[in-house]
Amino acid sequence: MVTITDIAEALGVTPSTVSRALAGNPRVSEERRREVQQAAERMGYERNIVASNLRRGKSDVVGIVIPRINREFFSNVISGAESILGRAGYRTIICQTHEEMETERRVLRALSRHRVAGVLMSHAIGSPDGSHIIPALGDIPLVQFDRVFDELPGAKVVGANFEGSYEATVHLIRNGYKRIGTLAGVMTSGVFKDRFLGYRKALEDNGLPFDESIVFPDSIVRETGHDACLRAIEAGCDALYSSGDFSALGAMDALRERGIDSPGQFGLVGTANEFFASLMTPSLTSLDQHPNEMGKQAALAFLEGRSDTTVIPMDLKIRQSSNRLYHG
Amino acid sequence: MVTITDIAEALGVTPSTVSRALAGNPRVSEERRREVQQAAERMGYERNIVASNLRRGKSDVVGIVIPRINREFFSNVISGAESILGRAGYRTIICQTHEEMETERRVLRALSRHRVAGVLMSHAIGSPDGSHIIPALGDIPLVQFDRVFDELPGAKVVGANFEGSYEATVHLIRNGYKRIGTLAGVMTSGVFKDRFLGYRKALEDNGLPFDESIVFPDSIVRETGHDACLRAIEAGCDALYSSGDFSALGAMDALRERGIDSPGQFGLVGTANEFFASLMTPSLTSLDQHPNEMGKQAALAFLEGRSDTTVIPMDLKIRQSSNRLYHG
DNA sequence: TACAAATATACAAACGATTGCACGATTAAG
DNA sequence: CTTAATCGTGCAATCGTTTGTATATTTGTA
Repeated sequence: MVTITDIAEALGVTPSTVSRALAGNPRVSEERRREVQQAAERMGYERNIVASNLRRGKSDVVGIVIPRINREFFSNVISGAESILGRAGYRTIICQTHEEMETERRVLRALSRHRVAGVLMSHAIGSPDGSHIIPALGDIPLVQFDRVFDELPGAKVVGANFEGSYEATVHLIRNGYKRIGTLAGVMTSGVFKDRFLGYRKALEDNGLPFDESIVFPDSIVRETGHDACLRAIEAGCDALYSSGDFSALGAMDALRERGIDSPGQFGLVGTANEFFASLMTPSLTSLDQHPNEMGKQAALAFLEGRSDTTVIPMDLKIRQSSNRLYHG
Repeated sequence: MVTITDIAEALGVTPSTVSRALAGNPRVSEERRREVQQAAERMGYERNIVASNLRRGKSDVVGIVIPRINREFFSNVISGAESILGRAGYRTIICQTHEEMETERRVLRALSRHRVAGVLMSHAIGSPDGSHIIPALGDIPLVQFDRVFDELPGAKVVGANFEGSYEATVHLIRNGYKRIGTLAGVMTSGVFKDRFLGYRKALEDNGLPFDESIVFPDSIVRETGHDACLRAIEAGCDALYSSGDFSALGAMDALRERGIDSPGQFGLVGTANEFFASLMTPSLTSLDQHPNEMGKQAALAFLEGRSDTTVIPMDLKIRQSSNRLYHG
């Protein structure tokens, strides 16, 4: 590959002049700048960013660490973040943790070795706390989004989980459901905890008893959602607020198996508003988290060097699975 | 950040010794190696991969260039590729082109400046040919997958598009559909051309007339699929083979609008087997492209420095939307 | 005891770009 | 005509690692 030294030799000048010419430094004459730029073009020169970054002690890549990429939510966060970062001249390197803490630690160390300019991350379910993160990252700026550890320093971008699940639960209550359970996540994670707390508060505020036996923790994939829903049915539930869409999908599988009509006999609200939610029959009411906006905010928090917490409101997309009032 | 020089000073040795010790070079004594490793651990040292790569003239990152990330197909290709590349010590930097040639050229040049070890790519619809690719990439190894330009050198990994669409069309014929149209893509792309050719061949081989007026090119998103389907209905079609799932989804929207029953009155087969295909009502028959496998093969082709073409068979997932025989 | 071989480490030059400082040439000011 | 300011360029160090070669120490052998 062509280097500035090659160009310098071809023109009989020194690499420093070439470097300055290409950087548009006013200390090199207009005439020479043109000469250098033409030669660079002609010889097919592309600046070696790796060398440039090393010398300048900078980096133009930011790491994005997520559980997995083939989730509507995460891939849209990435898109949002990328659109902002790309405009600011940054590249993104994307790492999946597959929900495992060990993998998370590994990719964080890899990013640290790459001396990335920053890391945007949503932690794995398998990480009970954030104690492994700072040791792995060193002093690289960290922005957490969606799933955040409150105890860690740095910027955070979160959905209004409490308010969202509160609204979702109130919506179920308004639709006349009386015994509403919840498919919860792991309580070590703030996101899932808040979604649970919003659900509970909504029950309390509306005079419905809170019953621990119809809280099903650790139910956020299709299978566990299915199994938990069966148990919810046994326990006499007539509705579920689910902390995820995949578990809501599993719940719908269970309802279909048992021949239970939704929304008629059973109400269901999911979270994330995955693309498939609108396509199911009945279509699934779900809380939209504005992933694109979340990605943008995370990117901005990094670019601006902030370390505050941004809250993104959630949007209840009312569809058939919960809408008994208009469905009959 | 801690450097080998810091460690060297702390121990009163030279950076070269530290470097060798950490690399497990036999020229440094066992005793010293342990000493260095402990110091590195204690001081929180992480090797600067950027500097290391520069010096060694290598890179441990490969670029993946795709139209967009929030497609089941592409995110699964990424997962597959990443699993192979990660095991081989590579990181991946992912770039979206949003189907635009200009963006494609831009990201390729960025990857070239980063001196990535290789690029796995599926080109944008907006790229009429591959003439911009080599100039942007220089001599960086290129592996094309799914959407490939035959005229470019280097390895290619493609789905068995011709055979797949042939099988899909035959399946529709077997189910008694008589006037089968197709939602096609842009014909400048081999993928879409092959899908079209397989469709046509299946008609010819089974004594059905080929009718150009029910070929709807450039219909691969939901809206265009919807519009094309309306025109197909006008033209008296009773089935469509769609080159994509999103356009098939749009077609299903159109059928629902018009109150046309599928599969009873209208057969529909999509391509890509997106997650939502199995969740719709009626569920959508679709050609699975084994994206994960395609990603793995692309990664392997890169790792092994191949430049041949690998064909991944496609799998017809028969569901309700086309299955009149068993549906009634 | 002397010399060769082996061992462990240091020295210094790279990789490709950037940048503070110095230098010669030109121009301006006194 | 001298002195200073300005301009364009070159020199050389640097970013953090790696690695070929040199050097000092130890060990073994005759």
